[in-house]
Amino acid sequence: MTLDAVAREAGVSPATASRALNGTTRVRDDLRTRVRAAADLLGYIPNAHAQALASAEGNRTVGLICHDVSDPYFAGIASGVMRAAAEQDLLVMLASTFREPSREIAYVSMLRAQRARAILLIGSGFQDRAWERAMDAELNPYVRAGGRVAVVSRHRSLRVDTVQPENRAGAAELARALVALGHREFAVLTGPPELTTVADRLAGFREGLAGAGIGLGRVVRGAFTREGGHLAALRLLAAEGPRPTCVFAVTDVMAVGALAALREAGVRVPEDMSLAGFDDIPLVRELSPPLSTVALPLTEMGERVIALALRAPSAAARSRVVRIDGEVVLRGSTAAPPGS
Amino acid sequence: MTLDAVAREAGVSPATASRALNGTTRVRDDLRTRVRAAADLLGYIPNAHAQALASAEGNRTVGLICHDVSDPYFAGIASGVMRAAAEQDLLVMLASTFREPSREIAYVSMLRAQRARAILLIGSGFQDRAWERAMDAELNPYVRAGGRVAVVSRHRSLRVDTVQPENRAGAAELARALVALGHREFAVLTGPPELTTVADRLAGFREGLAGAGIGLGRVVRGAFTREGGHLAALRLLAAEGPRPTCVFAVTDVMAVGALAALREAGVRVPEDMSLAGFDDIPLVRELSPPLSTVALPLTEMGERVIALALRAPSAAARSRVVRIDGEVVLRGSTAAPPGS
DNA sequence: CTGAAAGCGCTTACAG
DNA sequence: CTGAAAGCGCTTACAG
Repeated sequence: MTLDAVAREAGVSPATASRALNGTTRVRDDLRTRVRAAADLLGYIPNAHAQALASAEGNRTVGLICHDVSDPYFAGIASGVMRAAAEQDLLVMLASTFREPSREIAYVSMLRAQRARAILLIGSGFQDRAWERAMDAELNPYVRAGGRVAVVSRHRSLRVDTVQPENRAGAAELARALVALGHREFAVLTGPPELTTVADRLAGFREGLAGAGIGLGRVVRGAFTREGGHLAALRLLAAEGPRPTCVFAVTDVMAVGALAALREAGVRVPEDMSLAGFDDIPLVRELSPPLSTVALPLTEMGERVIALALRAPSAAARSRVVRIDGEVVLRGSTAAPPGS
Repeated sequence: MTLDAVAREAGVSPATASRALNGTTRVRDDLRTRVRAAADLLGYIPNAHAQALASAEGNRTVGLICHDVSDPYFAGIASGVMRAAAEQDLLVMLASTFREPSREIAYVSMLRAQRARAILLIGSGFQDRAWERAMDAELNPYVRAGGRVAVVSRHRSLRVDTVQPENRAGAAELARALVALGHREFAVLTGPPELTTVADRLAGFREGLAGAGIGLGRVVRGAFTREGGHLAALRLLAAEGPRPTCVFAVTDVMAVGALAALREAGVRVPEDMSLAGFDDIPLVRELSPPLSTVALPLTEMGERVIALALRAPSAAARSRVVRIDGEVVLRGSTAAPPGS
């Protein structure tokens, strides 16, 4: 079914049929009605590709690139993006990079080919010069050609609109709250240091402790996954020397793994050791004990980032930054240190 | 950057440039090299819309419609789809219907407009004549026009390729395992009865119990969400009469809510009451106690459904069905009934 | 193997 | 308000 067929059926020109269907220009009422009826009758569905090609408007798709949809953190943000997109009749093309930088760049390229109206990059970037250069090389021409880009949790790359969780401040505040609980001996379970999010949270936590004259303690690195947290916690327990009374995992996903590891090792949380995460993904409330964490409004962040991208570019070519405060929420997984 | 510009730069015709870039036809080596170089130089990215319009091949996008990406069940399946799609350089357009039937139909229509190569429908359909008719009206022309459709957990609608979890058999087997544990008094927390998945699991569970001469017990209906399970469990506890010794929630997501409700009410699981779910979403392993359930290979199901859609249509116009067995896995949330 | 030309299905100045 | 025509950026028979 093409527009031409509809036009013929309605006895008008294709131009009129187009205008009647899109409501762009005034069309005589009876013609409009006839065209609509013809379209219905024929089950006409406009070819979005032809529309995108012919019109200046661009098409109604938005690209969303994240590391992994099955990670609750990204799922939460993606959900916010989808909700907002649905309200504006936008279709979302979702790509999972599975944490491969090269795949991320490939996706941006595909999204450019699709002439996506906007590209959303979710999740910490890689602090890697080569990658940054390649990414800029993709994004810059896209933006110059009128594409819109917005990111979550990603600084330095490009000057694009950004939703930036206050990772540093949040981690610092968490540290202070933990110190207030009485802890003095800490350890941190961290992810790949080249991720800016990791660096920020680590720095913030260090900063918060430093305010009380306390050092960071042992830092164990693991993958940015449940398994990574599990393994890191095991390594921590296996280490020589006195055990910390409190462990901070830089993401809830890692904290979940850590909690399991502690349980397996017979370490009671919080009696023997306190544990806290970051993000407040929904599942941490279901754990026993429920996890203390720094809560981020994930769905809202998704809504914000797409809003940012879709809003007219700021007059000044400066990029906008929406800062998102994390809220420390202490739950059952943290308590005063043993013997206090 | 258009193909024409590349062709000019390389000093060949657009036709040759196209062929050189796509490798469809033999092109003299030196020309191919020149075209490639020109494309690189200019940062050429083909316009996917123009390609889709001009070529018979159709475009490289696949539509995936689910109820809610932030639900771990769908996230798991979606993840499998994305992984498989990535391997074939396909882009996935993901839509969340947020459980609104009309939105689902609207999305199919948008996906048709995009001329998506395939449309994947994930999750139980609605047993609603009007909706089914409308859906068929969208899908039929799409399929006739060469579109491919495959679904997960959805029978009756259309004759399309299907990945069908053995809900009924799985629930029945779970019932038997629970009976073997010693339970005689059951209750079920169920979702909207118009969802086929609910009906099947309920029927299977009933069937399994019937084999031991046991009745289904109280059936409490709730929304298909964590909150729905929470509320349903509360309602169950508030009900008159003797309490069941074992509760089956038709999905893990509901079971998670139920577990929280039981905990809040001071009902110990499994000492006072056993609890089991269905699906084996990743988080249930993290709970204390970890949830007994019927495990479904979610990621694999995602891979299967896209494979089904992409495979050449079966010669016989019959639709193919891939049956997925659920595996009963008993974990800490189920035990012998109290006083046994 | 290569190029000129038609065509994919729409939109949108440009006349009228 | 309406229509004829050009054009969006590609692909692909059709000749050569």
